[in-house]
Amino acid sequence: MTIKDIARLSGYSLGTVSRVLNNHPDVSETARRRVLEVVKEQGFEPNSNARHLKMRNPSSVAVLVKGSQNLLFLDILERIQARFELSGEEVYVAYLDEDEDEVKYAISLSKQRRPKGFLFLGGDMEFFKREFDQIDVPCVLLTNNAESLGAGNLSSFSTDDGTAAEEVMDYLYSCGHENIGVIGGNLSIDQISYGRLKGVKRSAKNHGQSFELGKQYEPCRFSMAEGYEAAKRLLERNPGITALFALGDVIALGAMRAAADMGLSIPGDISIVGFDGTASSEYSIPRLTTVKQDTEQLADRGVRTLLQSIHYELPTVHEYVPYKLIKRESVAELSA
Amino acid sequence: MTIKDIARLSGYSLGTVSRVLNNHPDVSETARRRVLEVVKEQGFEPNSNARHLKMRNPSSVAVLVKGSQNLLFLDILERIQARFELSGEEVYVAYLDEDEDEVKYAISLSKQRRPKGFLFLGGDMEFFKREFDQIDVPCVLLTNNAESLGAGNLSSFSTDDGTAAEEVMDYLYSCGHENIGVIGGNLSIDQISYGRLKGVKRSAKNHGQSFELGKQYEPCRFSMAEGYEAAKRLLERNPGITALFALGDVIALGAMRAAADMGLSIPGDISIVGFDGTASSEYSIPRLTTVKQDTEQLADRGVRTLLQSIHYELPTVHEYVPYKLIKRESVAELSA
DNA sequence: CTGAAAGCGCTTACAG
DNA sequence: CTGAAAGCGCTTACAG
Repeated sequence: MTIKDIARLSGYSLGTVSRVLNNHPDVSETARRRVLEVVKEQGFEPNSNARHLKMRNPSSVAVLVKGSQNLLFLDILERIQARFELSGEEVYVAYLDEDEDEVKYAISLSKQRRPKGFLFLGGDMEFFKREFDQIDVPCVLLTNNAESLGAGNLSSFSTDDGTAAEEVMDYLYSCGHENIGVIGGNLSIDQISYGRLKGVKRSAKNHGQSFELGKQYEPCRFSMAEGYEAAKRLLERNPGITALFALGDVIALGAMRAAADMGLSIPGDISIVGFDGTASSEYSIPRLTTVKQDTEQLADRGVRTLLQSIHYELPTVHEYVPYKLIKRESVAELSA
Repeated sequence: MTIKDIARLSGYSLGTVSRVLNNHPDVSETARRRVLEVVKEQGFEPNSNARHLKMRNPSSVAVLVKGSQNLLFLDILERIQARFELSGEEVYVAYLDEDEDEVKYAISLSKQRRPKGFLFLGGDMEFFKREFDQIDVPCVLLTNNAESLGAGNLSSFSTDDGTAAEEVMDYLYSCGHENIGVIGGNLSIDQISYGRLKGVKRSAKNHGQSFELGKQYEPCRFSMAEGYEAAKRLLERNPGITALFALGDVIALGAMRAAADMGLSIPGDISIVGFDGTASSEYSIPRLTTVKQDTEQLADRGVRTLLQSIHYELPTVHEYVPYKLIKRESVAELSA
């Protein structure tokens, strides 16, 4: 069943059928009705390969989600889709693996589907540095700051990770904690954890405290299992730690379990703080104190900016979206 | 940059370039080397639209994941991908919304890409009844039993939800609980919750206990937020409940929080059981007693069966995969 | 408003 | 082993 069959069945030509299918204005009402009728009764669906092969002009907007297991992104994505729908934009979303090269993927997609723009949900600056210059449509990166890249077609909205992490540490110090452990991420400058770690060190310095990577930091990937192991390793290596700052909620959840298994009560014996503000942090026992990233604003401003730069010539922007340290039940004040 | 440019640059013809790109055996080593060299230096990537437009013969296998937030599916998917990779099969995976029509999607994909087979991760039997007959390649459905559909090209592997639920209830009764509440899902016969609810009723009957939907059941979707609300509603309506069986782990996690907020200790004042056996159930505080679905077997047998029915003419199978009631910390024995 | 025709970038018999 | 040519199912100027 092709457009040709529809043409034959409806008594119109190939061209007319195509025009009806694409909502071109210059088709008679009679023709439109008749063609649609046949299309419906045959359950016809145009072949998108042929369509994209011909169409030189851009169609939809593409959203690239980095890490299909990342709950934070899934939250943001939901709202992004609603937003685009409101604007009547067609959206193509692809879920990439956590380590996949999103820029390479975008380049390839550019050739196949010619999207009007890209919205990156998370990204590795390493990849952007390497070949983002091969992409020429407007783009927006969410949750990472892309200012240093200096690309003319890439805006970004993110949380000020450094300041947020600093605030977490300030809070912990103000509660009387001094030996604070940090877990999660790694030391690579291109990774999201890098900025958070910088904030940690800044706060330590401001409080005249030392922060020694070797004694107080343990890297790990973003999962409960790895958070569990990392917390355990760090706590065993440095039993004097009274508070743990996990650079992600899932890591924090794993850490809470590790502490419990070591016979430590939370927050009685050890305080724990997360990062992200996902649903799990709200329902855990005890409720997790965490940095809530503003997913609504991230989504809204990301979508608005992308749409605007598709339609007008605009300078790129790189802005922080407000975050909020939500104090819940997993942190205790240390009595002096 | 098209295959034509590569032909010109390499000094070979269009056909030869295409054959190199598709690993056809009848190409001289010299030609292959030269073409690949040009392809590489130009960073050329063939246009997949044109490719799929031409190729009449099926290519990859398609995996349709129902609900991109469902952690159970994400677990299974990971292993499925590894399995297919081992067999050298190309996989195309699509994430659908929880309420999207996976069968419609498969039909459309059939026309565009002609996959050799489909692997459905979750599904709504309602949609299968409606138009699965339009799909003619081999298919496998995971986590739902499709036997009643009687399709000649659809096998299924699932957990015996009814028996598992029955075992949960038996266990709860054996611990001395009598007023047991159940939350999650809905009463639709096409939904996964239906079978579990049947097991619940069976167990009640076997124990000479009554199970009144109105008093002991509260429907809800599969999320922590809804689990929280449902648990609260049910517990308020029927304060005598001593154990809660949540038809999904995420629901159970929400329910645990609700109980805690009502001042109930777990399992001291109320016991809670989940279903699925996702990672979160292992790391929660207290650890959640739950039915672990065998994601490994589900994935392995699903992949194997699909591959076999692609290559040979085989009768369809509908089998249960063993589950396991994992007794952890969220259930207490009631002293008589 | 409608039709005939060219062409999008590939693959694959068919000759040689 | 290689090339010339047909054709996959569409869209879109170009005429009329």
